[in-house]
Amino acid sequence: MQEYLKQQIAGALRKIAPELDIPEITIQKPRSPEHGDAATNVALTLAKALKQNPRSIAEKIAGNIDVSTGYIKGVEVAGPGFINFRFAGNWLSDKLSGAHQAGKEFGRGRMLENKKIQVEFVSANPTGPLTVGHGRNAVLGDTIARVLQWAGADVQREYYFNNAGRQMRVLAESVRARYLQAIGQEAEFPEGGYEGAYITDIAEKVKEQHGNSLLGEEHLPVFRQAAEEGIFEDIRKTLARMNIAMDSFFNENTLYEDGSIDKVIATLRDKDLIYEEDGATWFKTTSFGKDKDTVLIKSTGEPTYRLPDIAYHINKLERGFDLALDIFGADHIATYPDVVSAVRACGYDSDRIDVIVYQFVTIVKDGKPFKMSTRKANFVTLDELMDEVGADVTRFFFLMRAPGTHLEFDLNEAKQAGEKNPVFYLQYAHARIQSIMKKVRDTYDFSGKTPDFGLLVHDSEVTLVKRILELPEVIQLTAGQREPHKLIQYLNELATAFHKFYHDCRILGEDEPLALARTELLTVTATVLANGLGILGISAPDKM
RNA sequence: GCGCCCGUAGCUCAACCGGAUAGAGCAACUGCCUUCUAAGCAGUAGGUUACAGGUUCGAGUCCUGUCGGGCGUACCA
Repeated sequence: MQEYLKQQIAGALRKIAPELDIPEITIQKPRSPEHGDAATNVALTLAKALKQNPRSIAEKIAGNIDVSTGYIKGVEVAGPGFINFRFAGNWLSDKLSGAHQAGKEFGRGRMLENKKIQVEFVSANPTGPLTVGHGRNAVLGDTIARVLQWAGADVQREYYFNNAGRQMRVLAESVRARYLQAIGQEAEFPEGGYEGAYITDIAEKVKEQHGNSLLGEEHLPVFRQAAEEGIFEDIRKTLARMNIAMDSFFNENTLYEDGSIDKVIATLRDKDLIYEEDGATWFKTTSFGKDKDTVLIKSTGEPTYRLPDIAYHINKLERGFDLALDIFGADHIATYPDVVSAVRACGYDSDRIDVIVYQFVTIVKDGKPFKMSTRKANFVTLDELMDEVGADVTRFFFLMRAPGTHLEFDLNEAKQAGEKNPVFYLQYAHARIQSIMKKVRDTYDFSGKTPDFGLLVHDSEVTLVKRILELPEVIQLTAGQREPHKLIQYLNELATAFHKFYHDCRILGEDEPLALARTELLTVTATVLANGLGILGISAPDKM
């Protein structure tokens, strides 16, 4: 429809001002329904070039729009020079039939067809259970992956982790200390060790398996491995509970084993971007506009996390992804430019890397900000949150707001917020429709009959139809901007349109043709709700 | 100090890369269930978009400065 309107306007412009280059014509959906179904501001943007007042340009364009095809019902000039279009009923019913026939596939797009996209998210090291702090990352990543799939992309979900490093050593030492305590030995708990109760649980398991046989310090790897396995098992369970399934787990260690870390250093050295100072190896980030150079290998010989990060992103590109998306918290924002510079310096197309930065969730407990620390066991886990409010509300909560805004989460109100969470508004609409469907099936026999959507002329019906038809566009928009809250907003509007319809129009008791048209209208509505909720990873219940 | 993000109704947040009268939910107030689920519908109230300038037909949105918050600015991840 947009294309059709653009052609019409371009045609009109050629008649009015043949010598003019046709500009980019933007069509937008007016905020207020009084302004029609679509509008353009071309007259305003052309006012200067044509040296005429926008209003009269608009009048001329409007006068040259062909309304005889039957898809456009009205063309008006309004305000300072907007041109508003109204769609005709037969256009709506044609499109609705299309949506009806598309069935469960309605809304799928081809924008990203044949694109291989990787979304990397969660990527928490296995040092403890996933907390509500990880929740926003996990849910955003998974939902963006889902919407990209709906836009036609071939998507892989990857979880990147590091099981070597200092963190893991401290973790192993913490487990060992608990183990020694459990078998009655004196053991000093390591400084800065992990204090959580889950450490003791892991130690208990090690004790069950190995008894008292792990006294010596040389057994530390056993504790490390037990911790990693136990914690990863929990993480996977938590993710599964949230409706998230990773396609692959990528161990940072791979990058050391296959030599890609060394290769990065060698390549950057060839480009004269590496130097040694104070026993450390530095990357000349100043030549990319930073005010300081960056250490890649510490004087201890241990690389900083930035180095494997670079190698990892090169690895992604070598695996052939058209796009590698990272989901990052605000704390990682500073490293991203370094990675991009290095990847580009190594001769790769860094445009294929993109990052989504979300702002931190501020946890509020008892009216005060609550600082979480995995080490100090000061945290609220996602499992605890889901115990309280369930997986649907948990997902919805993290998706409701734009990733770029700070999000405040009041734990004391979490449950209460759960009970009146707007997610129920959407789910209720779906359940309500299913309930009607059941009654309709008991009352009418529509088998083999085709609905005549032209019968849907009530205001509430027309509004609902228009909403339904927006789904494909909203999915494209959400996928393009990677902002799931736009889909939520749309589903809210759709649900509102449905509830209004429910209030104004009935099915039971109506003549069969109208009842049939309305029933099938609701079939499509339910499909849109289910598809939308599906993209959000939230259930669409038949009963509530 | 410097860099990035943010500041919109009492609260939590929208506003489709500059468009028309800045919108929802929660909280408050008023109506609507003998009829397909009242987890709903209809209505009232709530705003100098932190502040001050600038750019233009037009600014919550863009540029400059100020104030306030978050995160970076580590040979931590």
